[in-house]
Amino acid sequence: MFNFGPEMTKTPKDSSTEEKIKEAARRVFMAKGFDGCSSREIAREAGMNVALVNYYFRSKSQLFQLIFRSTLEDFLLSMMDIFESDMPLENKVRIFIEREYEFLSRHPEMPVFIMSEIRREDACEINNMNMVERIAATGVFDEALKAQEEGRMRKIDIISTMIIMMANCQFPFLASPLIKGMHKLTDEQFEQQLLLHKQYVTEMMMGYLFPVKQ
Amino acid sequence: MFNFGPEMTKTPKDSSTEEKIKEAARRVFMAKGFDGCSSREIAREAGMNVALVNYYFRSKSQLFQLIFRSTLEDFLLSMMDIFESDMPLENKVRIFIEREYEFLSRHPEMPVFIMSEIRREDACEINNMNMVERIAATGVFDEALKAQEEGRMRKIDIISTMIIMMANCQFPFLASPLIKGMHKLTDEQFEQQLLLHKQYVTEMMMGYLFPVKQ
DNA sequence: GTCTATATCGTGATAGAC
DNA sequence: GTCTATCACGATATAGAC
Repeated sequence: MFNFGPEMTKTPKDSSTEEKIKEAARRVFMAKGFDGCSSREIAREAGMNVALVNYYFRSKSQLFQLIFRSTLEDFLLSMMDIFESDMPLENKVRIFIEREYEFLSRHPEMPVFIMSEIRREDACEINNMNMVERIAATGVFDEALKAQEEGRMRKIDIISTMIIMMANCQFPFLASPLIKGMHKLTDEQFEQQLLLHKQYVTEMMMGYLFPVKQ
Repeated sequence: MFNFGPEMTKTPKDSSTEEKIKEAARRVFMAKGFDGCSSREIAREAGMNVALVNYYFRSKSQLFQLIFRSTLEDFLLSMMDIFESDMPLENKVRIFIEREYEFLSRHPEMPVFIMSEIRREDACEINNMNMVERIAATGVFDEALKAQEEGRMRKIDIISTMIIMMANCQFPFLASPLIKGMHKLTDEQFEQQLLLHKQYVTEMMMGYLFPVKQ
C-alpha cells in the first residue's frame, strides 16, 4: 500500500463519515436553525445515525459551534479577498458589491442564519475572530483614510462605511421572503429585481462615498 | 353594578388572562423564536400555566400565528403612518427614516424576528395582508411617479426604492450583535454609532433619490 | 467506527376535578 | 376559567455489543 504522510492518516475529507455529518449539519442548521432541527435529522440527512453524530462531535451544541464558526469565517473571507488586490479603492468597492452579490446568490440563507443564530450563547465567538483586525491587515482602511485626506472619498468613519456596504448587499437576501411576499414576486422576478437593485445600490454608494468634484 | 354594553362583557383587555398570555407570548417569541421556546415558558412568563395557553389559543402554533400576524401589522403601520400626511415627498422620505429609527430603537428585535420567522409555514400570511396595496392607497407611490416625471426624483422603480429604504433603516438592528462583536462596541457606543449612521444614510438616500440639478 | 437499545428528560396537548 | 395530573411522543445523550 501507499505510505501517506502523517497528515494523511485520516481518510480523505470528502468521503469520511465525519465530513459527511459536518456537511449535513451545515445544510440542516442553515435551513432550520439550531432549535428548528434535531440531531436525528442531521444524522438522517448524512445517511448515518444519532450515535455517530455524538461520537464525532460529542453534542449537538458542539457540532453547531463548529458549523457556526466556520460559516462566519466563510462569510468574512467572502468580504475580505477582494481587499487584498492592488487596484484603486474605487474599484475595490465596486467589485466588492459585485462579489458580495455573487457570493450571496450562491448562499442566500447565510445572512439570516448568521443574524439570527449569532444571538445564541453557543455562538458568541465573534469576539475571538479578530474580524476587523484581519480586514485592517489588508490595508484597505489605510487606503480609505488616504483617499479621504486626498479628498477623493467622503469623510465617513469606517464603521458606518462598513454598515452601509453590508446593509445594501445583504438586506435583499435577509428579507427575500418578505420582499417576495409583499410584492407577490416569483423567484425569477425576484432574481431580476436583485440584478436591478445591485445596479442602483452600486450607483448610490459609489456616488456617496466618492462624490465627483464640482 | 354598571351595565356595560355588549362589547364590554369581556373583561378589559389589559388585565384579562387572555391578554396577559398574548403579551407574554409576544415577548418570548420575539426573544427566542417559535422553536426556541415552549408553551410552558410562555405560560410561566404570563404567570399562568400551560393548560390556560391551550384553553385560550388551542395550540402553540395558533398563538404564534396570532402574534406573528399582529407584529407584521405593527411593522407595516410603523412604515405607513408617515406617508398619509400631506408634506412634500422629500420631507416624507426624510421623516420616514427618522421615524423608522425611532420605532426600531423601541423594538430592536422586531426585524430579526420577522426575517427569520417569516420562513416558517405557520407564517405565510403576508400574501393576504395586501401590504403594498395599502401603502399604495396612501398615494405615496403616485407622488413618487409625479416627482419622477417632474425631474425632482431619480427614476427608480418602486420596489428598489423600498428595498433601499428598508435596508438602510433596518439592517443596523438586524445585525447589531454582529456589528457590536466585530467592532467590540459597548451598548452605549453602538447607540452613538446608530445616530451617526442615521445621519449618513439620510444624506446618502436623499442625495441619491432627489439629486440636485446642475 | 458503527450499530441497537435504552435512560432520562421536556415537550404539546388534553382530561377531568373544582 | 383555572387548576393538577397525565398521555404519548420525540429529544439528547450514552452504554454496550460487534
